[in-house]
Amino acid sequence: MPKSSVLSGPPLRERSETGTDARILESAITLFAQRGFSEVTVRDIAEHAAANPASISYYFGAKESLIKQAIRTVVAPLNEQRLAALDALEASGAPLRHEDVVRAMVEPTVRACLGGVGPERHYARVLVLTFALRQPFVDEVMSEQTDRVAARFVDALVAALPDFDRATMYWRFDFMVGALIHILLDPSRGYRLRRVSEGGADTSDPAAVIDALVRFLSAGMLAPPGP
Amino acid sequence: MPKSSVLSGPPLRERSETGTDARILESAITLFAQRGFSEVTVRDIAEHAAANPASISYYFGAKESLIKQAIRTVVAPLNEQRLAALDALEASGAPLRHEDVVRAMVEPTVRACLGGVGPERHYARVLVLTFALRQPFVDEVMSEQTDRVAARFVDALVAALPDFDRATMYWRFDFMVGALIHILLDPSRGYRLRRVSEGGADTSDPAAVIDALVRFLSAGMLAPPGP
DNA sequence: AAACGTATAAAACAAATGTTTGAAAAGGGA
DNA sequence: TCCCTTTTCAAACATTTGTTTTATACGTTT
Repeated sequence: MPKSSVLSGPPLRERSETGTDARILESAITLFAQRGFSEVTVRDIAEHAAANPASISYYFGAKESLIKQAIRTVVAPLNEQRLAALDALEASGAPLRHEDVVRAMVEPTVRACLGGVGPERHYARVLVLTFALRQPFVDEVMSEQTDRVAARFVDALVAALPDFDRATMYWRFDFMVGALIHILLDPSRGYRLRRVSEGGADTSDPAAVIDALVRFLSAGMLAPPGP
Repeated sequence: MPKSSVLSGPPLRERSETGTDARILESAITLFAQRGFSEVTVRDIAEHAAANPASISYYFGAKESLIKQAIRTVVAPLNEQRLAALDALEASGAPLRHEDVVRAMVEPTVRACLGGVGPERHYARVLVLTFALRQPFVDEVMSEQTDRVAARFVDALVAALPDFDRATMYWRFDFMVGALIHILLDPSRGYRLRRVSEGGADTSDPAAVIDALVRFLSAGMLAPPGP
């Protein structure tokens, strides 16, 4: 029987880095990102992790908290990287340029999702799943992980473009997130885009994706505000 | 037993506009959009439609084909509206302006999702679900419904901005779709955006959303292309 | 070696799921 | 009215689901 039966805290046991629990979490993330939360069964995860189904309850409790933990594990490192990039910009002392703020958001995400190795490589799909599902318990985790990052980036955008009001920049930050996630969504690396464009565009080169995104979004940020 | 057992064609029976089958389809769309495909059971749908669970198999066959039909019913009318808007632009004889092309994409979508009454009001959520899940049978429907629309819009963008190459415009079209869908995703009408922005921005006014989107995206379309 | 907290395993559990069955009701011409 | 098709419904079906149980092995400490 699990040791600590804390009221809501996730870890029923301390989590290791190489043990069965780590294998379960990694398998869960991979499968969730591939097929969705409800579509993947605990038996699927157990099999993929070469573990017993019971060990999932043993380490993570209910499936819901495994999902929450999976989301945290995917989202947290990317948010760290983005905030670090923003910190670096602000620490330089030079005045903020809006295209650098955009890049601080875009670059870690694209690099992680295209060719990354950690759990954050599944960021785009996991994020879209949480947005699409919007079950309360998922919303909770999302907000806990992402709200402060959004606020910090909007602050930075407003600082870089003082002529625009904060509300406008909130809109545009969300436009940026939408474009960014959507382009990274495709599991087969631009399959849809490539098929539709008959080979004209593909998303296999991270640098090209970053460049295209930053150009487009930076120009959008500069659009004249409404009346 | 159902009349026609066609090999793959969706309608096992002719579909009516007011009968039990119509009620089932509408309930299915509403519930799917709210909670996701796998999260909604056929019993949920039957109860919401005041019908018998068996009538779902009777009219639609397996749950999978009900899902496919739901997607079609939501996506098709919006694509019609967008193509009609594009037709109107081109029929006017005047040279295409890229911001009008953007508007032809954005305006019907926002109006449908914010205050629309038909099945297409669930467009954003259903589309994100299909993108997020990417099960083969869902992919099929999506591609059947959306590929030609994407191609037409990219054509129009290239016609409006001949200095940019087609590949670039494919990228940017996808950025547009991402931003558009993402901003419309929130079920409680900008709840997340409003909470995060402390009241500064909300998505309750369709005209304001359209304006903000068109400005941002049109400016993005004009961004200088890469080297 | 003995004992103890930890980890794994197979099996069992109850609940929920998509789908089918078979019979009853409703409808609509002849 | 009779006959035939179409629709509805309650019940049953076989799986699959998340989770728990119970027992056995493991590893460390005494």
